[in-house]
Amino acid sequence: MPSYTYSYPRPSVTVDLVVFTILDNDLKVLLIRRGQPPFEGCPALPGGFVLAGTGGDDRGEDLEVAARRELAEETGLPEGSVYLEQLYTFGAADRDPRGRVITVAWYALVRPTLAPLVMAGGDAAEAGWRSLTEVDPDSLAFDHGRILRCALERIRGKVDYSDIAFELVPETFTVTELRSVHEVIKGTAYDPANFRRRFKRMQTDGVIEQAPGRRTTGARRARVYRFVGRG
Amino acid sequence: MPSYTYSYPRPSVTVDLVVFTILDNDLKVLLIRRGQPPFEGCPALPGGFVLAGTGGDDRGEDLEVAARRELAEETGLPEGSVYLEQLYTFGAADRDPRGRVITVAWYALVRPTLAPLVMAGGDAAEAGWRSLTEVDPDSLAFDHGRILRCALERIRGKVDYSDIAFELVPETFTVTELRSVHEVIKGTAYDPANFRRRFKRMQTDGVIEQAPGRRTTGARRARVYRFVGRG
DNA sequence: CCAAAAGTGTTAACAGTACACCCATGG
DNA sequence: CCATGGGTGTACTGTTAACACTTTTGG
Repeated sequence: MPSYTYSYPRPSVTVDLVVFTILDNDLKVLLIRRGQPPFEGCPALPGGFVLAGTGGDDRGEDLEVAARRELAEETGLPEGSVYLEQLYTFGAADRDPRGRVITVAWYALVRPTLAPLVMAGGDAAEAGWRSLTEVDPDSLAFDHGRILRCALERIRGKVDYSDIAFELVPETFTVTELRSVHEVIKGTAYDPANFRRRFKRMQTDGVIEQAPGRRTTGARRARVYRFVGRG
Repeated sequence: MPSYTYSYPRPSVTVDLVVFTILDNDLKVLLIRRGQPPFEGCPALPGGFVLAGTGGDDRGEDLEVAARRELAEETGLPEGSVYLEQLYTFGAADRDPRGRVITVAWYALVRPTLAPLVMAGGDAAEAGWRSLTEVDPDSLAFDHGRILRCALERIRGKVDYSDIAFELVPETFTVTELRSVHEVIKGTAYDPANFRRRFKRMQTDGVIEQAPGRRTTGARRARVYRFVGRG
């Protein structure tokens, strides 16, 4: 067993992931079930240690690389197919009973088309995609409940002024599908007519473009669109 | 010299501070001058190591406590008199030539009434309050230029929809003083009449209340106000 | 046919913008 | 008295919100 010695104490650093998707008009988060103590058997956020490198030339991995590695390990989804953003760093001295652990939390958004490909890890009752209407944040291990609440706050705030909603629809989508994403995240109903107008503005601004074909989500076949981005 | 041994390598964790104030209608940032290599003599952001604790019962200090401690050490200002918020965590593997160091960056806002009390550390040419019009971010040590840019982006974005501008005026202030803060941060001029209307709305919403007395900033004595907060 | 979603139109309220204008005061 | 900032009014514009309405299609 190798060992690493320093002249000052150092904390462990981990990354934790709040992975969201939308299935059945419902916001879901990816949870695992802890196999070891502490909090054995508890639901928790996926995460792991940041590789720090053995010293000298080996510096380990960038923080974002660590987050992407964990994301790939936990979801099995291909690199680059998932939106990832840093959330906040949690560093209360007593947040982990095992010792001093500082965690850099990230949130990720998985398209509903990819979500079913995520293999549920072990116990399906507590691991895998869990509806946020059922999950009690306070039942999560460590301070993961707080992290989850922080992530919810973030996406609820950002959905209005950023493009994150486009990360939670298929590559092509209808106006109603995009509206549904906004409604699920914000928890409020939007006027279809007014939402359509906002949508049209994005289209004239070149943020969205019409895609070939139509799709039947409700009663009538709707036009489908594609997100092309800003700038 | 004590030593601390772990079975896996661990990074050092630091906190870095981007401390802003406004003096002479100019946004300023607090810089220090590095006394040791690497980047000896370079301007840099104030910061320091997070105390991790020796293990067992001693877990060290909370991350936010570390940031507040550094803030107090670098500014000499009393606890609680300065606004502090976590910014972002920077963890590129090669960001520090000495080894693996992950830094949690914070930004702080110091009222102009307190700013002169901050003792300039050593060389006044590069340490102390430095105007952002003069500072070249790329001249800073480590990745501090990137951190500074990130902090600027944050406050420019937040000043519109949050209450951070009130942290950069004296306890009581005139409409023009508050407008000036917005102008300095955003780098654009605001119409005094229109700003006043926004201001009045805040007053009727109870966010602001009139304070006793008047003050002469320009030609005419202006009413002074106090921020009382929301909710 | 009918329920339900797709899609259009209309209106009032409101906040942002631009700009003209009077008031008070220190120099 | 006059330059300067304090302070008010107004007209225009674009966005949001509420809601009535027509069109299409699956069952």
